[in-house]
Amino acid sequence: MLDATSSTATQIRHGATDNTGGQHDTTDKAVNDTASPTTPVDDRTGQRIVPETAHSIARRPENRYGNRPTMKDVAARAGVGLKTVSRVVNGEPGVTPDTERRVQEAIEALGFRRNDSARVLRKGRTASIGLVLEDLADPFYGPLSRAVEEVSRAHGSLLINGSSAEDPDREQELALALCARRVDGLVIIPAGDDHRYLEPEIRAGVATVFVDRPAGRIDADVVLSDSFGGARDGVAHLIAHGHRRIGFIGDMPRIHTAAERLRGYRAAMEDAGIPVEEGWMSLGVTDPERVRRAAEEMLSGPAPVTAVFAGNNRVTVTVVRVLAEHARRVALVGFDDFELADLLRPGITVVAQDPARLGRTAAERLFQQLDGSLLTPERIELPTRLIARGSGELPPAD
Amino acid sequence: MLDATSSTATQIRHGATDNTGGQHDTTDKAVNDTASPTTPVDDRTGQRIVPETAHSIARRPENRYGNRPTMKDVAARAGVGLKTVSRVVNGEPGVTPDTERRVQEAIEALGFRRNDSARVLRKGRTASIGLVLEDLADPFYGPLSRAVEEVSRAHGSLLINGSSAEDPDREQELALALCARRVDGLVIIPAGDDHRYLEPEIRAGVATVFVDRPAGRIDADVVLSDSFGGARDGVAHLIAHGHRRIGFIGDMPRIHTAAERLRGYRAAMEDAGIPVEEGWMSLGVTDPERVRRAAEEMLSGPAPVTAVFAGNNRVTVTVVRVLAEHARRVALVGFDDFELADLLRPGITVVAQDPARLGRTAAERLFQQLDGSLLTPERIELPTRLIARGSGELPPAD
DNA sequence: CCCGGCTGTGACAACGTTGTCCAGGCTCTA
DNA sequence: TAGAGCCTGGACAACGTTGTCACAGCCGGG
Repeated sequence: MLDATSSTATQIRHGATDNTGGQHDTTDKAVNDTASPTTPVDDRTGQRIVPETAHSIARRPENRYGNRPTMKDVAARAGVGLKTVSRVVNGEPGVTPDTERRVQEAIEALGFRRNDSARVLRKGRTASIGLVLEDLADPFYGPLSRAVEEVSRAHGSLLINGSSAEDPDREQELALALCARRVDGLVIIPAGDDHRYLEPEIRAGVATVFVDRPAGRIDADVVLSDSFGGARDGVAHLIAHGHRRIGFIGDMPRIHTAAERLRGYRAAMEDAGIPVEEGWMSLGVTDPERVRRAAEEMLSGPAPVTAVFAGNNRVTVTVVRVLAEHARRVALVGFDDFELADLLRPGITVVAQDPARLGRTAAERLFQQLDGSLLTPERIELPTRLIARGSGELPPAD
Repeated sequence: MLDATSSTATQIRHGATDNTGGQHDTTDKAVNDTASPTTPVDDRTGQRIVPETAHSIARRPENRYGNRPTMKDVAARAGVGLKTVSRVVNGEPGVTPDTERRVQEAIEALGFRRNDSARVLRKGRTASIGLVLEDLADPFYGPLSRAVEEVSRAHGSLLINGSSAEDPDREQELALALCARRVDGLVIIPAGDDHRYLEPEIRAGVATVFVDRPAGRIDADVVLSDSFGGARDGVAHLIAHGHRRIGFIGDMPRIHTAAERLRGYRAAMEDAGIPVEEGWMSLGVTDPERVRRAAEEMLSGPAPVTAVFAGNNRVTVTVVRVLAEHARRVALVGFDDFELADLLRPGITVVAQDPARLGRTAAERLFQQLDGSLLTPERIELPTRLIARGSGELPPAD
């Protein structure tokens, strides 16, 4: 089976130009080549005698990448003008049905496809937007990017995306590469905290929306979840169930969302009049191993915490693992929902964001910018939702 | 609870400063316009830049369609030739340090960024590849697309991607749109089963690799998981633990992977000499509700199944939910691993694919095609791995 | 009969970049 | 000091498309 498919490969790849289309192509090219009388052609006339330049070799059909028919080729084959082909391809009015048919046939026969690079160059707009996120594989960003893609698609745009891996330099590199591609707009989940590098781009008309975390040192549209309020509610939920010694495990406070969630934790504790002890908080841990150590630490000692608030889904999952091995029952509320949270025993109580809505809102805002219907940058905060599933309702076990 | 936050998004207007709007916008432009065509340099430098946000500048009508400095502008400002700027921008040799410095300063001052559309048009290669997948939000495709992105990045390419939503027409539309953008290559997770529409593109030099499912009716590189073998092993695992009445719930058999897994199921049963009853198989169900009904059906009746083999991760998750509500303990093996499968009680035994490796392999093969180092299309099958976690080792409960 | 407008078509110039090739100015050697 | 050769810089033509404009033919109304 494998051999059979392999053997036909070369025929399909390279063989097809020999008999049918090949003659036509070369004839057309020859006509085209000699048909520019305006230039004072010394090298042109000598072309047959002079040894090949790199250029002429590069122009040989078999060596040229993208040796594709152009509108000129289609026009020649259909016996019409270049612009008429353009009109047909773009569905512009003012072409006789008969002419249109001839052009369509030529397009079909040559396998022509419009070169959008050239089109972009001419028209200015690329009908594509860029998405810079942290990690394509993070389940939180899946729905978010899909939402962006859907809105994008609805506006006839393609989506180019890349991951910054939480590295500010890489974020910048990516964003600027996208700008060089002349994307119409950018949706960015920031890794860094200084985005002044985007100022020339924004000034040049690149629509820009930041999601999940705010932009740094520039004025721009931002779409966020209410991290502060969500965390405060989640911690208050634990307090309402009788907990007083509550731990907090979160990401580096230089990340805005992490800082906000920490602030929410502190606010809830303060509202309840509970002084926070230093050992209850673990900041800046991300990798599972360190989260594990941090959790075990605050669960041991003379006055261990009876509940944990986890700052994001990765932390939550690790804490769930630690608690599963733990004798005493410890309450848990996590920020971010995750699949199967309801299937665990107990189900995991979470403060849920709506990543799809984040993405949708950001993308819609982007296209509003492009419409010109948006005048002032705004900061939009989407609400979070507390989903009680059991783990957050466990009473304190002293 | 949470009514206040959950009803609407909180919108906070961010400090967008001046309202000195549009009047002198147009005046500035008028000056600029009349002076620029012949000698564009000095008035640019002399122009006073009033403190304004990047946004208010971008909103000016003449900037709306992205008017940006070009190499020509940079050249004029630096007092050098066009090509010299090009050399500096591309790091080509043959420019005096002093000249280079002048050019760099001009670039900085004007906020110039090379227009890659024009570059692409000229050079032929776009340094971007397209990824057509089924659903960006599906956790299975997260690691896959990240792997593709990483390889792509290592080769200096950007990744453009879109979701086909399992719709062949949309797949085709997307793939061809990407070709019109002149991506250098395509990684496709096929939704349809006829890809002859890609023949002109492949012939024109677009590298193409299919992942997860084979290409239809064309000869192309394919990277797959060993669905047949994996399913056979998984079902054999259940048989080895004493099961004979084993159910199978999978996707539509028109999807290649689904058909292969069904075939694996049948093979394992046949190897064990167990005749398969019609009611044990449920094909073509995807949405949770129908999976649920199918599962409940085969778990009821006079001779219910004692074990279920689930054809993909979405099915597995739904079956887990059904079994959780079920009195009798039913064994389960699922195709595809998923996060937290180990945390459930019992842990879910799965036949794991390696989506990241699928993506990486496909992307590497793509760039090999682009190097010219690949001549013949191949079909690569990656092995699966059975991970026993408990649910697949439950004995039959009759 | 002419005139003005309308319709279908095509020639041509941009869009911003890079490859090619040539022109000066320089250094180095005889 | 002149010729050869190198280094730097710039003019120009592509790349494939679309916007502008002009032109030819045709119509109906005066």
